[in-house]
Amino acid sequence: MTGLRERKKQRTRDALIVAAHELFVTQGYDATTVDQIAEAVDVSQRTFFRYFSNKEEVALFVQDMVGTFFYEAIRASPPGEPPLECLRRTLDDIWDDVQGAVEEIVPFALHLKMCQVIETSPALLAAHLRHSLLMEEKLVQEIARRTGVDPATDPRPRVLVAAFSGVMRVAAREWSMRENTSLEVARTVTRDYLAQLGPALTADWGRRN
Amino acid sequence: MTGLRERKKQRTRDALIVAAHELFVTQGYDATTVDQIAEAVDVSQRTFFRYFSNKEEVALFVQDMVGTFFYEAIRASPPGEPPLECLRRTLDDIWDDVQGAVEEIVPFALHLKMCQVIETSPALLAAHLRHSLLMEEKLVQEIARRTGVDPATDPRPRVLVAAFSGVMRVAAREWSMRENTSLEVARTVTRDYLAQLGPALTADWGRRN
DNA sequence: GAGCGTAGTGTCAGTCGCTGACAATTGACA
DNA sequence: TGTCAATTGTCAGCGACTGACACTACGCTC
Repeated sequence: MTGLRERKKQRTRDALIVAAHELFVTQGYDATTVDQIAEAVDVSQRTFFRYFSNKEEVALFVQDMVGTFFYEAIRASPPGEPPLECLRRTLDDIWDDVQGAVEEIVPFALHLKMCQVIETSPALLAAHLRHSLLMEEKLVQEIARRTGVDPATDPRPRVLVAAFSGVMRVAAREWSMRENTSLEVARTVTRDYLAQLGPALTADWGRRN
Repeated sequence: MTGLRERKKQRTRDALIVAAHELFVTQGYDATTVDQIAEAVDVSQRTFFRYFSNKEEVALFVQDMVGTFFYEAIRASPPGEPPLECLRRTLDDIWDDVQGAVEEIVPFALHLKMCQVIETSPALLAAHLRHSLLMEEKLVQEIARRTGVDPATDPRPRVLVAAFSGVMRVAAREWSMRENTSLEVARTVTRDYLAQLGPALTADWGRRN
């Protein structure tokens, strides 16, 4: 299982991710070449592309991990909960575990800075949005399964996930632009934005909150 | 105003768009090179990049036009309407005008096929999502203006637009995969999906619609 | 422990998207 | 008609990415 070969591979992959993150954060995404990343880990460019199918993938690796983490948490949730409530509560529950999972690969502070790079680099943001869309589709299937609804005929799972994800993206963007990008802030921002979903859709907006 | 120079420029730009659409639709986006597009219009590759900053832009040109069209329609809407209702009604109103605007540039049938290409090509889908995000931000500002709310402190404009746009994207995707991609179907699909926004968010989903 | 098969890597050559620089052309306007 | 400025083509070059091939070294068998 843990042959020398396996461990070596894991190590160079992690090293590539960390090196790429550091370069992206300090120089910017576009200004960093794949050659620089490969050189920092002392492998050839060709090897880089054997680990990651493109430059975006190494930048979004951790993000994708977090997404998968959330998805698995939903899967593991007890059934019977109303779907929106399930999404909301699960999200609220896993922050600390997410941090732990991230730190097995990249220092958390580096990940936070990387989030800002993703939001500000056009190419990276585009790729991120597409990855999110793929994850949304998986969430749709899971929500449909849990509620015993057929997503091919009933639009509610897709509509719910689309609305939820849209709000989460807005919250993430808002959060990434604060001075204080701590876990605690992330938790409250997402909570607040989700709480606004109902009020925002109602016909009349009385002034003030 | 309409000098020979202007008209010539307009013509090559339109020719590039049409040629690109035809190539993308028949060969696929990735399989089409910029050289092919330029050659089809008998200009140099360099000239192509003077009209469009990258390959995605020519593919998304019409989509962006439609987005801008919707935005302008919102701007022109009478004030006082509840925000969600304004988005919904405006969308419902402009379908025919959109078709007319599109057909000034590209045959509508070609545009419809192009929509499917966008949904199925990863690179193009990613770029499309990013463009949509930019348009969402403009919508946020406009909704905030109309309701007299400050989007920097009140999250409701962003939340509303995010939810609305998310649902529209899902509807568009669903529509583009139908056999019948007519305007009439588009109108009903978007209407139905938007109508599901409320029910999808409520705590309990009774079986069946 | 020698030797064999194969997974992982480096090198090289080539394609494609995209850009800057410079020269040539051509419409606009006096 | 002649000058100015906008448009275009050509060329050279960078960076992302890929296929092909040869080489190294891990892992497993005998």
